[in-house]
Amino acid sequence: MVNLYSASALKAELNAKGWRLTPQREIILQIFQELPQGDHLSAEDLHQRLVALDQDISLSTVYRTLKLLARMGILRQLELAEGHKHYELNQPHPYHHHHLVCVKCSKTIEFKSTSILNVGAKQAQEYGYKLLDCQLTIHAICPECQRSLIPGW
Amino acid sequence: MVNLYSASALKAELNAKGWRLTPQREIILQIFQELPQGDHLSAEDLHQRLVALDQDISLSTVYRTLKLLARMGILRQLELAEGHKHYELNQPHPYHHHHLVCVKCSKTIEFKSTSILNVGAKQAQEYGYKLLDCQLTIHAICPECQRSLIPGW
DNA sequence: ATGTATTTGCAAGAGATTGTCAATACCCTA
DNA sequence: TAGGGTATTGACAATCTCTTGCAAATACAT
Repeated sequence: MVNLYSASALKAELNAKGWRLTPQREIILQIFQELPQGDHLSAEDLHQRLVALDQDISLSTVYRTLKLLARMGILRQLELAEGHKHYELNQPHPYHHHHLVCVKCSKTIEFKSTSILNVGAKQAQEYGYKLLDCQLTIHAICPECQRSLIPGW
Repeated sequence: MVNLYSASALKAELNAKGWRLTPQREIILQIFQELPQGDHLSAEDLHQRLVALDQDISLSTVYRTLKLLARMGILRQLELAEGHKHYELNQPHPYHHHHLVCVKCSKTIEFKSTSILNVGAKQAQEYGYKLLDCQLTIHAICPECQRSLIPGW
């Protein structure tokens, strides 16, 4: 796993905006950096990992940190399943990827596309927006769920 | 506004799955069809419009109907602002579009791209998924918000 | 017209996320 | 490198969106 942000790089980015580097923020970023390619965590997932590591970080701080890092463009916020968000490192090409999600069972497949990245960058630039993340999300029904006929569906 | 789904077409689609056409569902679909291009509603927005029209439809039914229509591929579920989803008609090419969203103020710009639609269709097909919707969401910071220095940001 | 399964409305509930506030701890400056 | 101003944390309450259980109402196939 590539270490995109060292603690000092994170500190520099935070301080530039009048914010501070705390042990909590450092640990949370580190956890995401050690995550296997394509893995993503919900706030609850992350909190449980922290507990397992004997890191006593409150759930509030977890939520606050996730939001902060996402707004900084360091994490990306994913809407893969119903009910809660997932987060993963926002990596540049060629690690940048998109998601194909089954709306029934939430099974997710990742795929890459440089053309999409280009479209996103171009659009943002055209309107003077500062790009943070661009993600194509495909909502679909997976082969298994197409076969199953669950009532209520 | 093009009337993509007549009441009878909606009824046919519902009945094919053992579901029923109710006045509530018909009115809700109609509201989306009469919405100006690019407009989208949250559950709460929709409910207030119904109240304004003297249509006494409960908020529960609004939520249930939105979910149903989205799962049928008639509506698309958008994640544009924090905290709640928005819905709009899921229209085909050339009305199909994507969103550039400011993560600070939620200001949203729409744009079209046929190449993205192609990427989405291709990916879904490759894995045998039945495509419902594909949307590129670009998270960025708009020019105004780049200038303003709101504390906490 | 009738039977039955679906749907609705209401109220209660679930679960994710945020707000409050005192205590703590970064980080800048002297 | 000590001190002070201010961002941040943790605990917990509150909020907010969305879901669900249940009884009554109602599509729709026959």
